[in-house]
Amino acid sequence: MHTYESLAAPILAAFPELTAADLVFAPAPKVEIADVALRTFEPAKKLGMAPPQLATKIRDGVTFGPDVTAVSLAGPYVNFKLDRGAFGRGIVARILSEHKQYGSNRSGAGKRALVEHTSINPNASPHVGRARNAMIGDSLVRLLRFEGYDVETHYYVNDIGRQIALLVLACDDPATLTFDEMLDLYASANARAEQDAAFAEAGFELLAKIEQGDAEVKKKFFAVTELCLQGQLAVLGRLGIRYDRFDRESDFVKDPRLDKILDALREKGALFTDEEQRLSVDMCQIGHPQYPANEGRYVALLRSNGSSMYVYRDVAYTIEKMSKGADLNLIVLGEDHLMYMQQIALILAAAGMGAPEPIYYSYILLKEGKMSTRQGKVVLLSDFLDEATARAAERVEEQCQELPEVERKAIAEHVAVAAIRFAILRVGANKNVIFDWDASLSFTGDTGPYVQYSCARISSILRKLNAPLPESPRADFPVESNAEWALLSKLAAFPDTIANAAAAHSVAPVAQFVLETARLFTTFYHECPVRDAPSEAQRIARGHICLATRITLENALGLLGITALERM
RNA sequence: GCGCCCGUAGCUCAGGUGGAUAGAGCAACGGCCUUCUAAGCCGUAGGCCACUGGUUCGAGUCCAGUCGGGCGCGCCA
Repeated sequence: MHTYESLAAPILAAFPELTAADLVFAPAPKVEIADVALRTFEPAKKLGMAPPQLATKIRDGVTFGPDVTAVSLAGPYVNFKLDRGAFGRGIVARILSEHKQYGSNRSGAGKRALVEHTSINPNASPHVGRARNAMIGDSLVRLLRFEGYDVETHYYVNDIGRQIALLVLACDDPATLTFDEMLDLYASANARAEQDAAFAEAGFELLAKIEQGDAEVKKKFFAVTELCLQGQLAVLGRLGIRYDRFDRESDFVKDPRLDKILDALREKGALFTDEEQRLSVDMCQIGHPQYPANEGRYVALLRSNGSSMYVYRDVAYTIEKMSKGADLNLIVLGEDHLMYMQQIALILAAAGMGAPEPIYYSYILLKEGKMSTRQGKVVLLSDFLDEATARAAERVEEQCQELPEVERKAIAEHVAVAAIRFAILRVGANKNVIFDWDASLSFTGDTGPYVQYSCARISSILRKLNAPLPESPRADFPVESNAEWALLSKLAAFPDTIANAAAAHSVAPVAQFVLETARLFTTFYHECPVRDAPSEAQRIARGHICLATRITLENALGLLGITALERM
């Protein structure tokens, strides 16, 4: 049952052409103007009349129930004054009963989704730039699961490139190394390959061997990449990020399903052998726009010695993912992969196959400019988390002295995670983010820790209530201040926010919602005492508002991968 | 050179498929803790929404161009 059902029903009865989806109820720009407002742009368009005309007809021609106390117009908007107690009670009742499900529209019920994200090269420790992929992907997975999708998360392990071959050459026994030592080893091996042609050539020989199925070599590659992978997962795990499947690139060097692709390309005259005897695709034969500079026109699939190029393996892997038949197939990619993914999609389309829907994100920049591993200008995720946890721990030491040490440590870590996840996720994916270390560590203002702080305050209030709250709101539910109503109507808008986020495949609106809700709660907190409310009915109603806010924030933060703390 | 993305307060960002007086935070200035956690709240100040032209009753939002930033453009993955 929709929150504003009793407003929508009489309108729908008067205009049978409309459906509930056409009617968008939202808070007015200021609470003083109206308790809730209806936009008439969408329904007016459907009815073929001017928005203000429809608004007038709704005001004059529709009879509303007793819980609507006034209907007025502001051009294309219909403004309603409501019996706030009745609506507030309905909002709270719904939140308490739906609880962990509140906000979900179940748009994915009965559907399966496959999401690939992160998939970073093994020879690097995750920095905040790469982690943007992981955070966006992980939050998307959480959002889809919340909407009812059965989601499988995949991580593509790049275990067969030239860089891995060099690492294998340089590393005698991976079992004796840590992840960090392995990274140092990679740096030196890479440098050597640039000077030492024989060393580089040995790397390619190793690659050829693993493609021929040399068991011994494959074992070595596996050992090296597995150690790296575990090192990466340890860091990502601190952010609460997990995966269901790890798909290894080396399993896709020879895939019989690719024959069908090659046949289709050949048939379209797109396949040719280039001047260096590589099997290549002329993308312009299969729908790639012909740019003046032949941009991205030619793609090599196989080297002259028959060994596979990355495109070849990626096409095979994509076929594998698509063959799982998920209703929704997503891949999170940096903007640098845009054209590459288009090429993969075109190659597959030539054989009548589909490709995943890409979610692109832009790079994170530093104030000093781009991140650069070579110049050491990177912010490693582990370094940030260590520093942020230490900062947070100082505050927790002061404010939670009654808690045991382990618990305080856990709180500090949760705060650190909230800081970085919120800072990244609240920005639209297609915008460059300027990472500012100081701002990210400040924990004040529009931050994850601020929202967590609101949650801790709510929990504190609920702990200190003299008597337990009834399971559902009482009939007598006074809502006397604008602060209370503004908060309630925000809570009521949560399912719409989730619907928008799910449709847009972006969790950024959820981050925005969480901030606005926390701010409205804080205003309420300062203006409306709960424990010492003027009346028993108000004490209970406000207690229920707190509880409903807590549930909503907890659900929303959960989608961002942030823990709603009890204390901090 | 060509393609994609971005340009909103000094700084970092919000601004449903065009619509109510463009909103937050940080930094600055002035207030508020014997009162449910001051990681907070209230107030002041700060905007030719990059620029130019167009479409529209109406443009931060759509179109074209200019300028500025990011990314990409066959033997790395």
